[in-house]
Amino acid sequence: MRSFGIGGGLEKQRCDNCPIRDWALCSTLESPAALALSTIANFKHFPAGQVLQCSHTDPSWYAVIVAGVVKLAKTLADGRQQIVGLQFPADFLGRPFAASSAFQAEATTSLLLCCFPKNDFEAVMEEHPCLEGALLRRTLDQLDTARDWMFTLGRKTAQERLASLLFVIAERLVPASGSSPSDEGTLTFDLPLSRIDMADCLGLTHETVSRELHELKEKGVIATRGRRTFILPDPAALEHLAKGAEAVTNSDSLAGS
Amino acid sequence: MRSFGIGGGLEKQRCDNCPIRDWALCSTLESPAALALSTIANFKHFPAGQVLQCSHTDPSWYAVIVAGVVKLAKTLADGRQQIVGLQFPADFLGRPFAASSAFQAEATTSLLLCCFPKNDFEAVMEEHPCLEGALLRRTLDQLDTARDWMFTLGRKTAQERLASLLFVIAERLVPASGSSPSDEGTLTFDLPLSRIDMADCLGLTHETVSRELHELKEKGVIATRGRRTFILPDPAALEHLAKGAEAVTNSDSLAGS
DNA sequence: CGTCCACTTGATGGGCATCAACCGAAGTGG
DNA sequence: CCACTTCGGTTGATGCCCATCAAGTGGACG
Repeated sequence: MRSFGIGGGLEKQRCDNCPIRDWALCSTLESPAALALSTIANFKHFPAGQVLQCSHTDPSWYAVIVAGVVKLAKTLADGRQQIVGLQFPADFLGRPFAASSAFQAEATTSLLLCCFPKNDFEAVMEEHPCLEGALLRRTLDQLDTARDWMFTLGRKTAQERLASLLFVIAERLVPASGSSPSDEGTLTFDLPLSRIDMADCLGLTHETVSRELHELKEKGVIATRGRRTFILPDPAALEHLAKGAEAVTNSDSLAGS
Repeated sequence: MRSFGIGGGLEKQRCDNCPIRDWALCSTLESPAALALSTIANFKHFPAGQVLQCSHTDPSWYAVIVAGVVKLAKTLADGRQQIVGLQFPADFLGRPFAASSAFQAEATTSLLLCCFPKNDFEAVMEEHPCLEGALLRRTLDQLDTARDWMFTLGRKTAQERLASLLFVIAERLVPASGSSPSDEGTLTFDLPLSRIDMADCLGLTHETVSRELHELKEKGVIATRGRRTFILPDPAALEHLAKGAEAVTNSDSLAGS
């Protein structure tokens, strides 16, 4: 599906089949701009763990995520690391108007990107100002997301942070993959992060992540199958925990099973 | 200076005198767009502590800060609060493309804003797409700032956080007010925040802020005159502390003065 | 001069980091 | 097929950083 050749018509057809065409940047553009983008787009695959860009060597392209998850992280010389953003399918990758990004982007799962050569993309942007408008809307959303996360990092307990992370990821991942919403509100999804990644998202250690996951399981708000598959029997309860409500009163101390 | 009347020519003149005209949004616009903005602009004053907008009642205008500092904060029902952004002179205020902002904006000092009625501003934005481009650039910068701060909240110690905050504020405030850079690199500025505000920026308590400020004074990287005036004898040393370098070796234990 | 408020300083404890051991799954090589 | 290693993850023991509770200080202001 990604070796379709180079003809304009085929590009167009590729967009028609695109799984994210209704949510991505291009979906909100006027059609001439969308068409211009489609002619410069090409798909790229990356394996999990691949570094996409880093502070000093920027790639020569922008991209929209078609499938997979990307983490944006900042690392200090002494090894401290913080993940400052998670990018999901339909999200935009790249930092316009800057020679280089201050953060490192890395694939946390295997990845399919719809890439646009940097120069070509900027040419389209000059030609079609509506592209800047579309980017502005997405950037404002990202800013809101980042600021919400700042609250999580600054003021929530370890358990609330875990609940917040799981809830946010479930929200982004479940509608995309049609993961059986059959069971009366139960959500199931594959977490695109290792325990260490989770810790780096949350400003915690991986040991604490492990312990608090255990706690959440005993409270019954999450369950797991294997190391990556998470089941939320009652997403509302998880959200409640995430928003900072210590409401559990009695089911709290039946831990000794 | 703010009671100049309503004539178009006077508006223009007002812009000529504007102290931030070389840094604000309008400075990067093509001249017809800048002119269109100038005709809908009007100044407003606010006292320190005034709430400008909150989650459910948005103001009917956007604004550029002419003088003063604004904090953006998120508060939980149980009282936990986190400041998620500080806006300085020349920064833009408001959340385009959303019915309401998720955060509360409050003046931390007395404030002078250059306001644009919401509908008028959006009309100018449709007429002049370069305005969206200018907003995009600023929003991307804000996003970088927010993500840098996420690292501070997630991974730095209390002292490093304090150093980071003071350094960031000094960077923004010192070039604006021409505060004597006479003394060989020494920087002086008035902190636009109370101790509680500082704590809410940093995810700490005000007691910890107080103690760590004391520590920084003993280390000699800061000095204070009164409660709001801060002196940085060696900004580079402060930056060093902020970036996470525990380099102080001997001058650490001469506390008993 | 008394009250208030922002701030400071002190005493204590808890939440999470740190250090360490262990476990199980996935290679790797004989 | 089975030792051996590696790596992500879990569990346990201990300690420290910072929150919490509490009291004290000093400037502003009526």
